[in-house]
Amino acid sequence: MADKYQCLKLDNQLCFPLYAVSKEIVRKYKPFLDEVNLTYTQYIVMMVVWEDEQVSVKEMGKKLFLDSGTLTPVLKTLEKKGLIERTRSKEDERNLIVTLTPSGKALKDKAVDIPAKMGGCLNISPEDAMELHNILHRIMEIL
Amino acid sequence: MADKYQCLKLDNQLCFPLYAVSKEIVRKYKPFLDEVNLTYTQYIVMMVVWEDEQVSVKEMGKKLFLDSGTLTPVLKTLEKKGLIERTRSKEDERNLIVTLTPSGKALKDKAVDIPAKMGGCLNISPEDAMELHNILHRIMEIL
DNA sequence: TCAAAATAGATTGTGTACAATTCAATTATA
DNA sequence: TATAATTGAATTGTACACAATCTATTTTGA
Repeated sequence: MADKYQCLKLDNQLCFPLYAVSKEIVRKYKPFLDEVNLTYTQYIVMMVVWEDEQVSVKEMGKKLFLDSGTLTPVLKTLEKKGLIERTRSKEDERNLIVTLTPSGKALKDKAVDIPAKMGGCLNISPEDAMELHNILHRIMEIL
Repeated sequence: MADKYQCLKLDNQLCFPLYAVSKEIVRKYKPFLDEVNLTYTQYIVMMVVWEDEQVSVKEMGKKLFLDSGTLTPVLKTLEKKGLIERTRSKEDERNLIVTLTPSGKALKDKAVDIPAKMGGCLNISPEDAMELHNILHRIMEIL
């Protein structure tokens, strides 16, 4: 008879490899992110601002799946670094609008190499990358 | 001509969906983990002890990809909860050995339902699950 | 129209993660 | 064999993550 605790083994979990791989990849990013003086969280926040130029904290939270408890301190740090500006919306004072400073815009050109460098590091086949991407999107739909 | 910043878009990243899905799944675990009064990190630590009964912090770190800076406080918490015991090895005082208490062993029977409950929540096809599992393992090899 | 509900961020408290350093125990080597 | 190098945990400091609460603003509905 099969071990009834089989399901509690790390190897048989789906969540654990996801958790582990995610952390390890973020760790792999570190040397490249160090060059632009950003943490991974700061990096993905900057990616949103690089794409949109004008984002509220609310919108950013939706895109990154992060709440204000996480974003507020990160945004304050990025503001201190001079990469973004935080201003209240004129139309609705409840909304805080994040915009890019010239310095923040300039950083985009330095950051543009990072994805390629990471790709070189990861070295997985394009088929696997595509397949993984699709599966993750499918899971995200469900969640 | 293609946008040279294309690669900096969140949607085109492989790491970000991994990071997001990983976090969201851990969040999905929460209600089930609350029932056994464990956080996700405490849960995977317990999974190692449930499997091995006798583990050093070093071995546990290798299995979970966590260092002593993370494990020490988690193990102390689990000890306070009465689920594990921490004792120095007689042969080599540098090694801290983690063992299961009766209470910790009893918890295993309550935890045995969690993976199935999570599976019901996730609702991805067995093919996707298998494929994801394989790809993640392949990536972990590379890292 | 004005008090109640809703909304957007900020704050607080707890629990990871991880780099870097420290410390004690063990092993290796000059 | 005494000292240097190594090893395994613990500690320290920084930075998330997130639940819960709080606050200020806007919107609603009696």
